[in-house]
Amino acid sequence: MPELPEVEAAARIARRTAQGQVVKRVRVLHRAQRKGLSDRVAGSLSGERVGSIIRRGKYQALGLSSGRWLVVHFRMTGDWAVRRVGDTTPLDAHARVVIEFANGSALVLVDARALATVGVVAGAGDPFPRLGPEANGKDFTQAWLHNRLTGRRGAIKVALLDQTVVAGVGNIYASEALWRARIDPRVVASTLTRAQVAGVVRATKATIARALKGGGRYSQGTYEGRFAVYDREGEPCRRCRATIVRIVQAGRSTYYCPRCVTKEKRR
DNA sequence: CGACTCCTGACA
DNA sequence: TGTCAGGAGTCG
Repeated sequence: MPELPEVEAAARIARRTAQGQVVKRVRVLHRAQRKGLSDRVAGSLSGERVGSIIRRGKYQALGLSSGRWLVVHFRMTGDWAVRRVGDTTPLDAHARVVIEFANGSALVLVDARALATVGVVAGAGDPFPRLGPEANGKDFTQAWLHNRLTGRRGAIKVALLDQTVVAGVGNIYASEALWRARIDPRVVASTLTRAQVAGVVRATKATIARALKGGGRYSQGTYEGRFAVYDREGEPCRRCRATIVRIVQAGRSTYYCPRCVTKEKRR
């Protein structure tokens, strides 16, 4: 469940389960996760006490008493599940990593596609790659975004997916935010007016805030009518009833309302 | 910049 | 059987 609101919801589960707990054992069940978490590294986690658990963009990091970080990224289909160590019911078929704690609880990385990444990094370094400001944070401003879009020849939609531009926006909320801002996703990023850039920032924050409020669980189609445009090709725009269009940008689906963005151009 | 890759499951 | 999927690192 990958975008900022969903990862935040997952981080809360991780905090509730793991914070303050001592790791008894970490089991890596899929070879894909062994790239970042070899058996040797996984073994070194035994005895670590989990301190703070932070989220940055779509990353989570569990602070360890040795000073290291256990960094997790869900990618497409990762999520946390919680269970008891002694539980004899079968483990989820997609369980990839099991973190067992001394108190008998366990945090399970469940990930159908096994694309999630798990790794341990030294405490000295930044646990995260170069991420831009949080999509719902005060540092994500019109000035910042305008600066980062300067000279960008690609489309605004693709720019929003660049985590060094803004952290936490994924393919769904990128389309949703641009619909809210009435910006054509195909527009070259550097050509947006200052007002349009401000609108994108506002719309992104509103979109993320709304999802956070809903508990960040879009896979279950929580909020009324799911999304405004995402996965609604051929259906009527909730604002103007025009037909939602799907295009492909940088290999990813983009959805938008052609009429809403035309109105914006005429302003 | 785009193309390709890592994996598996769902669906046409 | 083939195509597509909510992500991002790497490569040309």
